[in-house]
Amino acid sequence: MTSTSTSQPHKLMLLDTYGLVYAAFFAMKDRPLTTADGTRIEAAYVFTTTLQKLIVDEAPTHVVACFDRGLPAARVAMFEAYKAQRETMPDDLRSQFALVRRILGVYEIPILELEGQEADDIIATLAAQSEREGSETVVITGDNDLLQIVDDRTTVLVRTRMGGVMRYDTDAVVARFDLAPRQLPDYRGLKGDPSDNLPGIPGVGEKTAIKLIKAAGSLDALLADPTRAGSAKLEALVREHGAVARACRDVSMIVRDLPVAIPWDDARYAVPPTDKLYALYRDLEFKSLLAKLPVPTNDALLALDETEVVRGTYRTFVPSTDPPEFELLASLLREIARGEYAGIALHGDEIGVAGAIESGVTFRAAALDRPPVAAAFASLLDGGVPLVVHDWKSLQTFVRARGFAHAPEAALGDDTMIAAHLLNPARSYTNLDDAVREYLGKRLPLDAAAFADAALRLSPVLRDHLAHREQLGLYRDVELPLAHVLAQLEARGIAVDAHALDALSGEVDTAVERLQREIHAAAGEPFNIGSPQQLGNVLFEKLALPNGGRTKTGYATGIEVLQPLANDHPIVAQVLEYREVTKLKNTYIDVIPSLVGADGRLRTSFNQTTTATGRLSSTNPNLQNVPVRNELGRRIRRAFVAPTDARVLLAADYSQIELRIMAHLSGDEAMRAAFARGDDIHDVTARGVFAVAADATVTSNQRRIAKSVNFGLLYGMSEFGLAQRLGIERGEARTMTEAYFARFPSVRAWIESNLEFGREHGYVQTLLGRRRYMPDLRSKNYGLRGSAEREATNAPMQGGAADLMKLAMVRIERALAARGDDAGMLLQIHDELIFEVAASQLHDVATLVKTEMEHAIELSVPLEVTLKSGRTWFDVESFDLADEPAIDA
DNA sequence: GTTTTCACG
DNA sequence: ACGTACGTGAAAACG
Repeated sequence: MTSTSTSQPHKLMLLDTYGLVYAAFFAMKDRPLTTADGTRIEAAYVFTTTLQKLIVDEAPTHVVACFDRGLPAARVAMFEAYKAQRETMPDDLRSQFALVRRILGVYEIPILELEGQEADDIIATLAAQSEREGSETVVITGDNDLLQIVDDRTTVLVRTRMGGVMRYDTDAVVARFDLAPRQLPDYRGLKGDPSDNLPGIPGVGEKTAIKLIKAAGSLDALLADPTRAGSAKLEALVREHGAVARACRDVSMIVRDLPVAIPWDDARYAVPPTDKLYALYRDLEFKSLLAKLPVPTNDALLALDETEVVRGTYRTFVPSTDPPEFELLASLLREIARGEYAGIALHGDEIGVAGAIESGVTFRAAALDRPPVAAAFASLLDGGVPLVVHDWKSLQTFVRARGFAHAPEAALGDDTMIAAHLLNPARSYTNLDDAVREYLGKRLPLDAAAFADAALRLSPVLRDHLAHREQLGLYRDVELPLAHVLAQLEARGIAVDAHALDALSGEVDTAVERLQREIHAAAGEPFNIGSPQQLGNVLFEKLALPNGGRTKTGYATGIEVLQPLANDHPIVAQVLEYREVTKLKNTYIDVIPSLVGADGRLRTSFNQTTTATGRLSSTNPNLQNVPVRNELGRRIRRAFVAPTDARVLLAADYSQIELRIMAHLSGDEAMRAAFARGDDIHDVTARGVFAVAADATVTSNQRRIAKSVNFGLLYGMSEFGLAQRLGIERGEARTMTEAYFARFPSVRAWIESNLEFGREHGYVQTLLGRRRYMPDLRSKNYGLRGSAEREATNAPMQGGAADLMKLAMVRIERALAARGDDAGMLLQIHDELIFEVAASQLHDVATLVKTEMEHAIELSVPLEVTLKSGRTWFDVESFDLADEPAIDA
């Protein structure tokens, strides 16, 4: 088999394995590492971390590890002394090559070696092939010998002393040596290389070698005419030692035509399975790498046998027109519906149902068109038997699409996707396969009945883990019922006035065209305003405006760069307006109408297993980021409506929920007192930070800064970050932070104790025991650790707010259902809920909503919810329950 | 597919 | 001497 298709260019990474391991070994000479039984591992460890980093940084599609194997006879024939001085490899290093081979095995990186050949020549041969096939190559090596193969498609990375790498493309080689890559063998021939026992010309070092090659053009030209050396002394040296230099050059020439080909198929890189990495790191005692893996959750993981699969006796019903077949399927489903529990899974157009471990049936969804099967399936869903599924919402969406009623909440036994995510919020577990692999240590066959069976097996295992972590309550009372609530929200959708958006689109078109004309005129040429690259060139080169730094690919043109320039040139304000208008048009105005269903309602997906903190997210479309902060944005909200005159939208917002949680968690007396009095918290903060007298007024600027300080606290910000954001001196930020903590001393103590908890336990947690694992709190890397500290500070507050809101949602949905109110929850936007309510019931429903939200969890500070209502999402206006008497319908 | 930008809390 | 505010999702450009 030769290459797979070359239509998509590959990026091939070639490892000079010996070079890398050698370099790792000698870099760690002072700090050998051993496992408990004394095995030396430091070179293998450094090799692994280097490999990981390079794979992440370079993102190769294919990786091949090349090894040296003996000395090439051809090279020794050219120059007898070649590498003759090399000492034999120390045993402590030799033993680590076995480990390196095992590591490469886990990464499934193929090894290439040829008897009597060096890795350099194999690498050069493969790079040449890759280039002929139109692919890009990056070579990782420990020394400069390979730089001669650098060209347009081949880059060489040389490992530096302190673990970094030096990247050599053609320009970098020229910058470093003032020579083209192809001239480097000549250079090495003249200069020599003690590490390979190559003498070169005595007295000729780096500078002279370069000078000689530049003067003569090449070593051959120099030898043909030694007078080109420029001085009598050099000329004599060249005459005397020229032959040696030529021999040194010849052995330095890397061969590019060995009988070897790129094993494209074997070399395709895929992230190794976590379980294999886990076993590897455990055996080699790579503790810091172990800590970075997803949290090991099951002993089964430690003993994972790759061949083990979820097995069972599964029946499959093939499509049939035979009525007795359907009767048989129906009777099986009815039998399972009478059991203690049942697993249900969807797989393509198949449904799997399992009633007991290691048994189940798979049938085509089309069979649901048969009345006996439909009736039996409906009885399975009616709540008589608890169902175990992986993703309850997707089952509900499916049954709704097939014309069945949603299963009742009583039918929801377990959702393994949600349980798995709660145990490890770093992962989404969208596929059942991920959870089965991680928590059962088995592989999952592609069969719907096996899926249902696997979910059944998974559920007690996950519950067991949850119980050990004291998270069963959070799962059973919040997350699981919330899945049911979200299914209802998604089914309801929100009414949208698509015509209003269509009209707005036409209006915006006119504005976009005008702005485009103006911007092109100001630039003096037409260009794509939407291309940050082209825009950067126009603003910062053609118009020579002061630039705001560079990104990887060009000038930064973000709003934080452009806004300060708005007064320097009229084009800047026009670009900002163009950006604002096209963003809203492309993201909302033109997209939303196409997503509205036949019933005039728009349905989003609320994702419960996406975020690291416990928040929900919304996709297809994202209704949690519908604009509000500018005029055009608010006009978009006008298209989200109550569908009839008899109905209104109700919005209920938590006020300062995260700061209240901080007040509660820290127990800070001053902060709690401020909330207890019902004070404006930013005003109180401003008084603390700026020492404003009790009878004096806080200025709007002081309040703005105080607001930033409060946000900064929620985000774990540093003084530097605050200064940066506010555009003030660091010292000034320090003074303000100190004043803040002097006023609210327990806040600082809480931040520190929360971090201490995180460092000790490896996770931080919320009010309801939701965890976020944070191994990097103990990282020695400043940046990683700092980042982890900010996340760890924020997580209890952001996640705690999510806890509160989720609990409130579950209670509100139940209460509304129990009372039979004509009201439905439509959207959740983190600290805000949107309902559609019969106008006649607004007061009652608003009362219920406010009460449930404010008392979801009793904190040591009061919670405050503000209410708004109106005919559209734009028009919602605050109201007070006291002013809004109940209207009898 | 990744990068940049920007919408929201 | 380091590099700095938390959490998301979507669109467009670009390689």
